[in-house]
Amino acid sequence: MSDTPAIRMTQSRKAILTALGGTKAHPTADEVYSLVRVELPKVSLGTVYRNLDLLATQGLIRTLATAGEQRRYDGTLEDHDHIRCEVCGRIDDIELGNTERLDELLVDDRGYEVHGYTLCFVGVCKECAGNGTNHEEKGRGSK
Amino acid sequence: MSDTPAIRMTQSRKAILTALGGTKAHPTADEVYSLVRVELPKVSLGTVYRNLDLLATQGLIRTLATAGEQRRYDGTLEDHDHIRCEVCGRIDDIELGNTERLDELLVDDRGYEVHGYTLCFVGVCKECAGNGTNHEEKGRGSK
DNA sequence: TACATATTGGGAATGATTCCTATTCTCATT
DNA sequence: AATGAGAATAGGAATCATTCCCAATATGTA
Repeated sequence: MSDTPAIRMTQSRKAILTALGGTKAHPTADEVYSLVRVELPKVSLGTVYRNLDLLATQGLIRTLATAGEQRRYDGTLEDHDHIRCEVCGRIDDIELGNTERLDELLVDDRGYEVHGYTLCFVGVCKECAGNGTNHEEKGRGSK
Repeated sequence: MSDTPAIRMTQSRKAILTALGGTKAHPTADEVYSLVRVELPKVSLGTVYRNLDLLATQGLIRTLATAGEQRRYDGTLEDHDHIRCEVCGRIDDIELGNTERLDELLVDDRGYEVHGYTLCFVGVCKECAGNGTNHEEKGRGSK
């Protein structure tokens, strides 16, 4: 139950992996759907959701837990953190100078079995900062 | 346009603040709705949503961006971080030993105007660890 | 090639959240 | 305390993202 059960590499799964691999953005399911439809015009949105879920479970892609409104996916498996624009919702990769383990900062783990952490900076991206008050994302607080 | 416009302190707003202040949990909107209905049986869910949003905008409560499936709210304003159970979705407060500013670790801010960050540990809470494989939350990856 | 079964398309169903509007409540001012 | 103007509310419909269902199809294996 713990080794990878070798999933079938169907056309839609290949196309989804290709789409995610070919972008530096962190697309939502419907953005992936659009990308995949260029190659596979008759793919269904349900299939995209189903496979994004499956591929994430298999560890081939990542689901971003800090997505805000809508779920976003990441084709990059290397450890890295993100920054999210409070205005338009886009997510970019960031680099941290110091790779110390944040896990070790935990004083009281509340009895949890700790698996990892999510670190996401929030701010306003260059485009939105230029546009003044063009609020597309609803005003949900950060931390 | 930048000072606080002094919102009306209506019954529902008072009740929502009281409910959030009286719990150490980080309730979802419908949990707040249940709590508020004890005092105000005829309050509507829409009102609860509207006011949770408003109170967050006013800075009187916090919205948790890392909530996972469903939005959660936090009545505590002091700076602190969270840990989320991957199985049941509950969120607890945690303490970090070292209060250094993570912001300073940012090497490349991708042109963002950085406002802050969200740090949320993920793991399995004591109850769920005891229950074995009782998965209530869908398997969304962490980082 | 043929089979057993995993996967798919398409559309309905669900769940959370937002929107709409006639009615009601707040509060600053009398 | 009464008034009035505008803010807020209840209730339910609408929206949006996501999941579910199932007959038809594609996949990997023998």
